[in-house]
Amino acid sequence: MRNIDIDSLEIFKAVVDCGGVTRAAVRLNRVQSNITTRVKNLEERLQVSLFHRESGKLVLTAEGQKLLTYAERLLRLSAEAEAALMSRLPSGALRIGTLESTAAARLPPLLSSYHERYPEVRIELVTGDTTSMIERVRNFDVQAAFVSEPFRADDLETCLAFSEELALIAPKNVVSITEARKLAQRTVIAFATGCSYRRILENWLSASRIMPGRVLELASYHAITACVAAGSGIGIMPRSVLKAVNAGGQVQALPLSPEFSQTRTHLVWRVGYSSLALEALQEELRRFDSD
Amino acid sequence: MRNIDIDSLEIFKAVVDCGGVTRAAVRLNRVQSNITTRVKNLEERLQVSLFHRESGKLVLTAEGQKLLTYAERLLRLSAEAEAALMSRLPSGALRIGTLESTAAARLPPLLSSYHERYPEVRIELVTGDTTSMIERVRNFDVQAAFVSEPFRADDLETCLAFSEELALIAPKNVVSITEARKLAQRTVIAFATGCSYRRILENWLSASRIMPGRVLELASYHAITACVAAGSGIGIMPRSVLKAVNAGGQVQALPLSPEFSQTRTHLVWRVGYSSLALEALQEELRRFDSD
DNA sequence: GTCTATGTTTCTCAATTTGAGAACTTCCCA
DNA sequence: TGGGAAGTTCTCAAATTGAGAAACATAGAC
Repeated sequence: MRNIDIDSLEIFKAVVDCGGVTRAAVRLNRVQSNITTRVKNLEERLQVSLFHRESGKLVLTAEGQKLLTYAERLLRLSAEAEAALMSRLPSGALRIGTLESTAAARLPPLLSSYHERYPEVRIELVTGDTTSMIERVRNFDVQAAFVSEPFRADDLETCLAFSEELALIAPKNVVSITEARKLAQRTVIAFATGCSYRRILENWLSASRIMPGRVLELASYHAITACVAAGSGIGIMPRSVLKAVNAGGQVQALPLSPEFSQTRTHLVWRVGYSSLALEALQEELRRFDSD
Repeated sequence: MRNIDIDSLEIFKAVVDCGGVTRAAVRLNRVQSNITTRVKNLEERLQVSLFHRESGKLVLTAEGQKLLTYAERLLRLSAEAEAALMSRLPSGALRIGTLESTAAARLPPLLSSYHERYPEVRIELVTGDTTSMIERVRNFDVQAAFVSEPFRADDLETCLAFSEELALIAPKNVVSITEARKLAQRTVIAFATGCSYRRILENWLSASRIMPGRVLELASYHAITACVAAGSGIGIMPRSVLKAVNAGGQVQALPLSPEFSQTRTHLVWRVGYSSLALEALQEELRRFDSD
């Protein structure tokens, strides 16, 4: 026993509270001798006397008083720790990865409702693309992540979170897909390489036999809309994001054929890795789904 | 072990910090097997898994993360408790009894200097008369008390704190002791019966063969001066208090013969009952004495 | 005074917990 | 395919803990 042990403190406190070894023993379901001994050991351990022993009475010393306040704090804290860990209610930190798009368009209402239900959970968001998120899940850097099809994650568990409809984003003055194709030959504006949407955009381009002149990599949907609005090129994004970033007035959305436009966002996590907070998040997703 | 024990938490934290059982063992001067076992026991105890065990690596689970923050707080707190108790520096609460007069005239500079030197000590003052203070010391209600001669306290340790010169307090218009004696036949204004100064005053009255008409018992020196100033009777108080309550303009002090006027204030405490904070107070008294 | 009720402390012994060391297992990497 | 690094399991000895009996102390009651 290198550190003070909490049991000793509990015994000590019981003696103080009950004003005696015997009653403390009753309260703690221990034997008197045990109480006496533990208190003496504690005194020896700390090299102070905690009680004045006079005429069969135990009265706290100044040192004892000092220890008592610590003992109470430690007991409270340890009880709290134990309760937090053993309780079947979510608490602690929930660190999840997410795509920019999901964070922008989908998470606000979800997380707000989640927070209301489980205020004990502190949520941390990490944004990034699908590929890097899957890596982070594997590395235990995040407990789960929202990622978008297509992705490979045979070793992870997944559940469907949201269905998205992707649209081409083009400057206002572009009126047809044909015209958009032409623009794409000049510049494509997209997230970094790991982004699923960008991969879809590239698939569409290649199906249309277009080789983009250059790719402008940006890090936020606001930046992308701004560049597209400025006529720099075309981009791709879910309609839900387009709505969320309020970009309808600046750019226009051109429909893609369903084979390209339909994509789904999943929540993924390590097999067997589940925490109460995470389970609650899945539950919350189902709740939103059924609405 | 009914409560979580801090050693287990220390081991747990070391494993997290060092990222492995082996290094944790080195850090704590324990054997690896011990670390492994304690962590497993802890997990069993709390009925959660704290680490993901995969390919010889230990990675914190969400529950583990939750425990970690508690573990850190508990370790800090217990270390602080131990340090506070074992340190040779005064800290905690120092509860001392004092006479009104001492509190008014002597303690302010003493305690202010004490506080500056030992900011960790929280001082609590209880005021009352000599008799009740001695009782409180005996009952461990206060750790020590300032009391005034004469008092009986064979079972207590004492040290001289202050020397006081008592003076009769009379209304401004009373010019001689004789006149004061006359006034005393009407009314004597004093603290409650336990007060040493009152006893001295009574001794003086009885030596002067005066039987006071009535005794007006008040609880503060300000009240006493006010009554005396109003001509209600005479009182007694140390000159130091007279100065401290700034009563010079309202009443006048008449000298008593030395056998009555000289009295001393002592600090008393239970034999063998000494705390660092109390020792420091005695030290502080000596320091003031030699100034 | 002596007795009794109520406490605390001491002592001994058995049960439990802890720690060391060696053997065993895994996985990674050259 | 054979080390090396890391974690786990096993066994045994040592330390700690808890129960119970007995000794010891004190304050009232008679």
